[in-house]
Amino acid sequence: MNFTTSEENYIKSIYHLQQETGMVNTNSLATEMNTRAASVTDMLKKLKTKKILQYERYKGFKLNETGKKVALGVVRRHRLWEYFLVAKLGFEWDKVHPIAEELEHVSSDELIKRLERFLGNPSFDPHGDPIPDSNGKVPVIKQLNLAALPVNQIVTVSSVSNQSQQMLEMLKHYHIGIGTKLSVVKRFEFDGSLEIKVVKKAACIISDQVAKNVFVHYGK
Amino acid sequence: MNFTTSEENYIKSIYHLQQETGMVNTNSLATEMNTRAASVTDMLKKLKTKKILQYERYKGFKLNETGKKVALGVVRRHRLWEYFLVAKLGFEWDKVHPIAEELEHVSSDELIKRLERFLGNPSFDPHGDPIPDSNGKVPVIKQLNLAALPVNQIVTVSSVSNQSQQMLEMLKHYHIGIGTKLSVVKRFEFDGSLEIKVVKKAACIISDQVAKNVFVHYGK
DNA sequence: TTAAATTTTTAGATTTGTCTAAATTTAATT
DNA sequence: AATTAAATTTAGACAAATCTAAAAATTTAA
Repeated sequence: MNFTTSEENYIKSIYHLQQETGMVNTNSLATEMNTRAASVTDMLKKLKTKKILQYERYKGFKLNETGKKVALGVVRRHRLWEYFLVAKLGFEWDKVHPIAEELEHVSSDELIKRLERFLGNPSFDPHGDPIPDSNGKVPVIKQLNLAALPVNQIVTVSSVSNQSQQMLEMLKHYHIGIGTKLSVVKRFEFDGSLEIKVVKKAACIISDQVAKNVFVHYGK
Repeated sequence: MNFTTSEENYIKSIYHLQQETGMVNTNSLATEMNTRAASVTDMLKKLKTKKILQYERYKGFKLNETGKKVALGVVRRHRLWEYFLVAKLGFEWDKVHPIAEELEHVSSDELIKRLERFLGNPSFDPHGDPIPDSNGKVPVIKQLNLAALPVNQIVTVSSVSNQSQQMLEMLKHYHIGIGTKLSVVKRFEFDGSLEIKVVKKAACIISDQVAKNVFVHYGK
């Protein structure tokens, strides 16, 4: 089955939303895609006739297995191109998204197969998001302890253990919470403290004790 | 000014046709683009209002200077991507055209600037066609048409007009590609066909039609 | 130099994707 | 439970790009 660029964009957005919430509703998709609820409804009908969507009027919707495969194909292309743009063309990691949004719709399977090999079969894109393989298998995201994280890798905070109120307050003060993206800028070996850069926020320094209680993973 | 994918395709085709004939007419463009004359007329009106086309009803048309600049931008992107596909991804030179047709419409200037540098600023694509620079300047080399080449002179194939996939496959079968050294052994005057000797390969016979699409130069 | 053939344009329809405004359904609140 | 609010869908319109069929302009040729 073939899909238009517009269809692919809807499919991809539905996929991302249903990863978080299970079921997706019209308004959140409209917001996500910067379009109108009426346009979403129109497209939902179309995707339902194409049999890639579970959808009942007024009840919400989600991709079926076929739909997820299609979404993963788009995500795969997007992330491979992002990797290419950063690793081969020297783009900054925060500049590549809009270009990959265009490249992801170029439809040759052979192209993507060869691109992947050319890049050395990477598993994660420059944002740390996993790159699905050609069968739609997504690399498992391993949790790492922040205290053991290599420097300059952007990761997402996935859990915080040993939850003392004071530590949580401190983390909050530094804008670190579940879902926060950050990287270790520098490790001070003499006491294990870390200089942390939270994405879009100021840098800060946290102690080894604190770092040991923060778990992170690559990807969203 | 921005152009849709469809507009870019028309502009590119008009450019190629007017390179040969000066003025372009509706039917030949319709044939070239595998569409209908009525559709061409519709687009011509649109391109005229965008002020990139000299066009008078029933009188033929051609791109003005602005239009040529736009066309050269599309050609530049197409040929850089073709070079990428062959040089970096290992595609065969006769397989890259349809993929480059899609990639050429990705619109980031920064992308093309970086791609060009990554490829080492090539001057010719895998078909031997010149790659315009970012100012629209096209490299030139002295070329002869194989159909007009004197016999027994060893020359190098410099470009092949990529009219049809079948012709490219035929040339590949005879080991004729960009950079191939060959000579004309005999010209059959009654139909213009040529006996060709490819250096270190077997001799073969090609038709006048094919020969007209092959260009060569002396030296190197 | 008319008539026929060809080329080109117009008129009107279709598809895709979008929108606004109004109607409908569901959810929330008094 | 009734009313209000919010979410969703329908109805109808529009722009882009295409098409067919018919009309108009141009070219060719009898």
